[in-house]
Amino acid sequence: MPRSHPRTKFRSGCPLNASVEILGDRWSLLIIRDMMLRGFRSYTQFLDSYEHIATNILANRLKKLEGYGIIATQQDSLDRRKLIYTLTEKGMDLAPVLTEMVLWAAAHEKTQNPELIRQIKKDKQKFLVAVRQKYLQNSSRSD
Amino acid sequence: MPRSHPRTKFRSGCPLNASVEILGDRWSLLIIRDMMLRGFRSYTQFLDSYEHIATNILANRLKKLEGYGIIATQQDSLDRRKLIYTLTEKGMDLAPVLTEMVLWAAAHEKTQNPELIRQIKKDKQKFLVAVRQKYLQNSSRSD
DNA sequence: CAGATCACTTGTTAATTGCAAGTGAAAATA
DNA sequence: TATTTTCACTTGCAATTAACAAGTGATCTG
Repeated sequence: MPRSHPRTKFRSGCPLNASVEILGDRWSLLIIRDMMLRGFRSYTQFLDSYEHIATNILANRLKKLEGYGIIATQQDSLDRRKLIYTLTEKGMDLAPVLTEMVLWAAAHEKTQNPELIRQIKKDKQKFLVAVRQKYLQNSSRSD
Repeated sequence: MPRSHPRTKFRSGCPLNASVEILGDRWSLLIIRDMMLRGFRSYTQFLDSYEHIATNILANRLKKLEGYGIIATQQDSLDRRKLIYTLTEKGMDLAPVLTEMVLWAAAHEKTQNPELIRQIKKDKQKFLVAVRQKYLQNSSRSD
């Protein structure tokens, strides 16, 4: 059952402002990264991520992201305690945003994961297609 | 005189996380938008922007952005009360990030400024080049 | 010289974040 | 079957951050 959409009106009609209001915090994009690039699909996986999000913040962000239609939630058919979080099409469409943010930070800050950077720089469009394909593959598995 | 760089270590080495830690709030990218796309260069201009940032938050964000080398500050030669804020090369390199965020929101949320969207969609690379050129022109003016 | 403008600060209150601990349902284990 | 563990959270609380209103000092304008 989908949770309610937190659609209070945006501060302005500017599309950048909409993105900022939806994604502009210190956690949302990292959750999306973990889903998109690392294949994470469960609450406990998100908790174990690099940056150590607090449990209440995670729960809050998952609700927000679902409210905005960026992720979807379903029950695990084999384990009824588990919820499976997946990216919607709207969520997958954030791939270019994440990619540009990765490139910017890699160019201007000391960061890790040079292999990822190399791959993106080599052929950005190919990278984006590959990310999408890989995600669709993993989404259709049943582990 | 440049202000101190707020370089506490990032939560992780992930380049996306670096971007999120630097830009992941509800105001920083809007200030950058106003500089990059609307040619804003002063404190009072930022205050008059669409989303109505509070004065203390604005001062804080300007310091942060300068600390990260995204903007630079100089005195107005004609009016010694005035400070002129400009984007550095690092700041201008955020153009692709802003652009993708604009495209995403325009595709998935109700937003305004269809002319901007049209222009970006028509030729993204051309748009990015034009933004940079226009900014450099405006930066060299003396009004 | 009076008043306006500029880039801020300084309170104060409200909201958000982060941490630790706890909860109930379901599954795994003994 | 009883106990323990796992899962996805919730609750309580302290600390940080944001938002609002008002004020400040330097500078400029009339």
